[in-house]
Amino acid sequence: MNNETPLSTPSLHDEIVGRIRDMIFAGEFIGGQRVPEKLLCQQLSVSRTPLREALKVLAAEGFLTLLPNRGARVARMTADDVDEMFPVMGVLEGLAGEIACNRITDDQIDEIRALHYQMAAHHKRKELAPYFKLNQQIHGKIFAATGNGTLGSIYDSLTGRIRLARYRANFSYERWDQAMAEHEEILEALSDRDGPRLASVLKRHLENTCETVKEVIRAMDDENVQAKGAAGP
Amino acid sequence: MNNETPLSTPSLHDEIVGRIRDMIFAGEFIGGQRVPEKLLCQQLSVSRTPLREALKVLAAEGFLTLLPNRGARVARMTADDVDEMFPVMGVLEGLAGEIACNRITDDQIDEIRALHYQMAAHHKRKELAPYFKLNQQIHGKIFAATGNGTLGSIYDSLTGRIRLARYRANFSYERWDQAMAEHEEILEALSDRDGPRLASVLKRHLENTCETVKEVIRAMDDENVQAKGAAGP
DNA sequence: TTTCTAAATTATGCATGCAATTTATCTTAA
DNA sequence: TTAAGATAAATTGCATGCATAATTTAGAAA
Repeated sequence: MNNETPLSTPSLHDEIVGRIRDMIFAGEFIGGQRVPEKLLCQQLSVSRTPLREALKVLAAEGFLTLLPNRGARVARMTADDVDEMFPVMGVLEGLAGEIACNRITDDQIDEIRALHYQMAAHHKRKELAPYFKLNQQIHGKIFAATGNGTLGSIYDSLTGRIRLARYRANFSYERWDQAMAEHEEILEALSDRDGPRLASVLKRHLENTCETVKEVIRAMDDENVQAKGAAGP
Repeated sequence: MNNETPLSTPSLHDEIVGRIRDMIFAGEFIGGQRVPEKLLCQQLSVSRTPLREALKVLAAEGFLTLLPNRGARVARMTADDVDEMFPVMGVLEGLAGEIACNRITDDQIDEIRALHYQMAAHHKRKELAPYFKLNQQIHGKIFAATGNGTLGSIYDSLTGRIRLARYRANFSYERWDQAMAEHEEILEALSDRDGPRLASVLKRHLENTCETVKEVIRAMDDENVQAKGAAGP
């Protein structure tokens, strides 16, 4: 009911960053809506100083937009933003695929395979949330296998922002099936350590994902327009 | 003598972020050295609250490392970090080159050409600092020509971190001449709107740059080892 | 009723103060 | 002389308070 966990000692603001990030991912704030500091202070039972430090960090990470003297708003992702992010994520995934195929160990492949089958099971049962989580983990493992932390963190930051929209998804089951089929290919290419093929599949998979995300965003926008009426700010 | 400029009204912490970033670029703090809050407060004549907010942002941007209860240190760039960043910047520059060639306007090419000739003049006179500045601007303009803000900001963040080392450079003049020659090619490819060629030149140019940066880092490390003695935690 | 204006309320930005942790200094024993 | 421990100083983390800017509300005029 109340979130008054003592927020274990080491570095409160870091903890707050994580918590607010999770709240954003969980969709507790509607995109573009103003988020008063006071409210968050109460919900997290902390004072304004560490909270404000956390807000600055989240803004630097791109999850919030800070307007001077006008508070924080959840960064709204537009279809245009996704169109911008897509080619960037494309080359990053391509690069990751190439490097991963050269460096990945058998154990790492086995780990990914295990995650893959778990994910396939969730797909079969149409359990969206755990599917997404596993999906995220698999892509994460591929980037981890590159041993390139810079590459991974940039990718994480981009997917993190994508997640703002993704969790609201109720996309078409065809697309989902398609995505699952692509993941079969990803696993194959990885097992064969076929870098070019992996890069190509990842790119195709990404296009699929991005289309889905854009549809979700459009759906959300329509919702908001309906909710607020046609008048703009 | 004193920096007590009133720091014009709108959002002090943002101003502070910029100032500290500049101070870091200017090499006012030696890599890895502890930076006490109090000192910065005095130098910028602000109180600790906005300063601390700025530190958090700079840490999120990767310029500082914040150790809990132990203050801020200037992020130290290792040769390994550069090795990680290089392939990422490579695919980003490649992507930027391709997109820019498809979208750049004649006016934008003319702007870049103008900057290029200015830069060439500074190269001829061996004026390093203005050369770097123009160099930075040219690459920035190429990314701007893509019209992809996401791509540009990721690139900026990476080059920003590279700059930590670059300004300390006293690299070989051969390398510099080589870099200048590559820039001639960049301008040509851009004028011809030859995407693949531009991507390739940019990549080659980047390899050159990264080698230079790594040498600078190694030189700095040797300096530090000499200064501190061989013992290190 | 609508619209413009002005006061009141609220929220944000920054400075200061206190508690807790770390770092430096000094003592004491091996 | 060095090493370990205890104490003192300094630094960081967080909470609170006040000033300023923004938003809401109330009121008056059209």
